[in-house]
Amino acid sequence: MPGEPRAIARRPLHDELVEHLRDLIVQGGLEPGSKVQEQVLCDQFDVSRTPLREALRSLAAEGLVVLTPRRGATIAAVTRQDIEEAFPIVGALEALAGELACRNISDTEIARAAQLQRDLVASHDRDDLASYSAINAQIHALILKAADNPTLTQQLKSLDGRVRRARYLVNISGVRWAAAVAEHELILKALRARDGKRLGEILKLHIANKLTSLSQQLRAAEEAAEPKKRAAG
Amino acid sequence: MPGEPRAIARRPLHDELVEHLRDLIVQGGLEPGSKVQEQVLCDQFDVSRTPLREALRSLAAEGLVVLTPRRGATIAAVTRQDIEEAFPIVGALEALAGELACRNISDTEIARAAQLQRDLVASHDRDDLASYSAINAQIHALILKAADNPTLTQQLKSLDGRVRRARYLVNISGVRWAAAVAEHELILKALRARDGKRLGEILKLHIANKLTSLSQQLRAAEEAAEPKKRAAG
DNA sequence: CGTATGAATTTTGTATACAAAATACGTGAA
DNA sequence: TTCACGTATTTTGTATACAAAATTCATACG
Repeated sequence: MPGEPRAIARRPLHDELVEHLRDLIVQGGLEPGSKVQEQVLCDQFDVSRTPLREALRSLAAEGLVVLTPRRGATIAAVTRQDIEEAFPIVGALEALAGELACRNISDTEIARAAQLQRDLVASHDRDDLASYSAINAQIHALILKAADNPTLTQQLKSLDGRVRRARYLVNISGVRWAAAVAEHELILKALRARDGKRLGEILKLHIANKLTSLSQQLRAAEEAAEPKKRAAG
Repeated sequence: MPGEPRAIARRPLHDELVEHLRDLIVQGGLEPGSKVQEQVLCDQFDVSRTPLREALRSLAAEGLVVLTPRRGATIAAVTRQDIEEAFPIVGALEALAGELACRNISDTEIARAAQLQRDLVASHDRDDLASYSAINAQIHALILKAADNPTLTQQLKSLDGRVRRARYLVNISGVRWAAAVAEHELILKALRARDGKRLGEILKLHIANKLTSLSQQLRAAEEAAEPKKRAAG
């Protein structure tokens, strides 16, 4: 009896669809706020409506799609308000992850975090944003893994899409980037000290700062795009 | 043009199914860990597999059902581990709700909270657990509403089912109940002072304490049920 | 007696078909 | 023109049908 013989069989269509569609939505391939007709997506992916509808239900649970009865699906908008709602939640959950991580994390994992921190600084120094983002994600993943709470992991994953969408709207500013690197030094320090409370606070602040920067840029972009109710008369 | 003319039309079957099944699962009508055959539920609710499968997908997103490809659906188990994972998350989110609520809450809402607190004490005094639970839920709902963050509300709602399932496993202990009432006094006090940080801390502790009590009872129940690996030789 | 093999059955995954609701469109009246 | 109304078309909701995988069961072999 081979306990877990999975990962061999091909995955169902609806699961593949979830991933494809998620990527599409996160990367802006589907216009936020736009209505999506089931048949259109069916033609595009060459599947029938049954698995597609199941996929849409999953994405709706993640908040990437909004399902209105008898009126179909729309791609969730990425308004400043949405982002300002989501980030504090992510902050609270990452803070919790930090607290829990300090209880369990091994010396090996801390060493790994230190290495990632060095890589992070290097990426910043050579202005390599793609590499920076990847390493940044790895550090947060490492903390989340050390927290050893699958429910928390799942919860953060379901928010991840919404957060990542925000990234595709504006690019990180130079000052914010530098500040983020500095904050990551504090994160590593708290992790080394296994100071859960402190790590939690820093992570919460780290994400709050990220939001502040993002929010400013979004507000600026909004006003640049539509100064309609301003000095028009 | 009536802006929002909805709520008149009958809801789709899959939505109704989600609610029915959620209630069933939360209240233990479906054995945790048991396999559920689609056809069985279809016969029971007299619907076809299409809407049922969509409902199962929604419930899977809430963590009440586990979907394994090509192997069907099982009712999520309610292990002590699951509960110990979920409660800290709820604690972190309720703490955030408390912080946010203090920024916005009106005098009227605080007065309402004070009234609910009086009702809560009264329920406890006359040993009316059902009433107590209802009022307790109202207080937390009031805070959540004052937090004015729909995304947070949605997130907590999706965790609510898992938390409520735990309630059906064991009954609150007398000492814990008294302590909970006392903690609620502190919650009201922080709310009155609009001290977000403090309210957040209290709520987090409040839920952590709830978990401690629950966890103890569950551990006791486990050992009573199966003392298999203990003094057997 | 236990184990392995393979057919029969069950169960899931997907496609298609049909009904009902929503939307789009066109016509006519004020 | 603009609004109202009725019809045609599109789109969603649900049921059913069929294919593929998993499970069950019987049988043969060691």
